[in-house]
Amino acid sequence: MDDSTTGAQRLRDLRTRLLSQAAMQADRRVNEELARADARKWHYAVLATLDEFGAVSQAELSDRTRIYRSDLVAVINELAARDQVERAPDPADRRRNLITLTPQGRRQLHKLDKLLADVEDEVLAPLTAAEREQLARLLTALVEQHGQHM
Amino acid sequence: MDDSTTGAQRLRDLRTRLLSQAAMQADRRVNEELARADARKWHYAVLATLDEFGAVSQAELSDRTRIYRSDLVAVINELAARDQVERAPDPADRRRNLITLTPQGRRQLHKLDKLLADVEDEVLAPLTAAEREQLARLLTALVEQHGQHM
DNA sequence: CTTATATCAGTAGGACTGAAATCT
DNA sequence: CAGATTTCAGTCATACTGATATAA
Repeated sequence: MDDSTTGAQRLRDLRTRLLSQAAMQADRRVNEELARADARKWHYAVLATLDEFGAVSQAELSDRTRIYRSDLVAVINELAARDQVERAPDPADRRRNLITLTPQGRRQLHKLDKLLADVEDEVLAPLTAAEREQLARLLTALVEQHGQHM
Repeated sequence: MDDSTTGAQRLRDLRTRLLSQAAMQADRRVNEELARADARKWHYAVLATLDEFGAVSQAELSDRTRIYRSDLVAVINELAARDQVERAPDPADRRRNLITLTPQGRRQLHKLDKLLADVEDEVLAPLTAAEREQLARLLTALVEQHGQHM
């Protein structure tokens, strides 16, 4: 009885779908631009984390970037192949690899910083500065709900 | 010089990343619950669209749900195998298949409606009602930017 | 002949699981 | 011995790109 009036738009009104669609569109643009710089999202995540925390193990990188440890292996391989990071055994604990940022990695990071700022600006174009702040606030509340410790 | 103070948190402050992470967490919960009802996201999208627009071709379904036409084939196969939709050639245009909702499909749709409302409530738990409205508003603005015509 | 529709084959990145080897 | 770290093998759903057969 109420379905024909209130239920008609359930698909486009589904908030979880709205979230997914917005994220997918943003990701698509981000990935396109990163590809032009020979990079992927995970590359940036690793480079930025190394710049912030210095040389760390892959396990810690995994925790901070939320990349699965098994998938991190390939990402580090790719970054090492591009001379953007170095992978060396940790003398203090020989189970670990210490990953360090190279000068070339830092240059790439700065390049990607700029690139991503531009994409973000393009993606958030429909929103005012205040709305962007608000969006970040709301999304942070959602993300932190799930025991994130980034 | 300013990097150590302002640049340190670029990863977690990246809005496009916030968006992705929030969406991924929400999707994970949604998919978990849908799996328990022997369904996937695309199943719901198709069922809800059929309920709203009646019998339509796969091409139109693709436009409305944003599922690629090539991927829609498998989705319709799955729904048909569950007797939730029927696929029949359109007598008016024999290139087309008309997809129609079965009574069983409508029952499943109502079940998923309820299920998704619960998940949405759980995912958005950290937000007040007003904040949820605000979030939906902001996300809609982002999604509509890309020439969506849902 | 051109266009639209449905279908199939295949690619790529990403999320996620499980297990093995090595070291603490 | 248990526990942590890295790595490998492999699964699964999804996004996306052709190509093909058929019908308008």
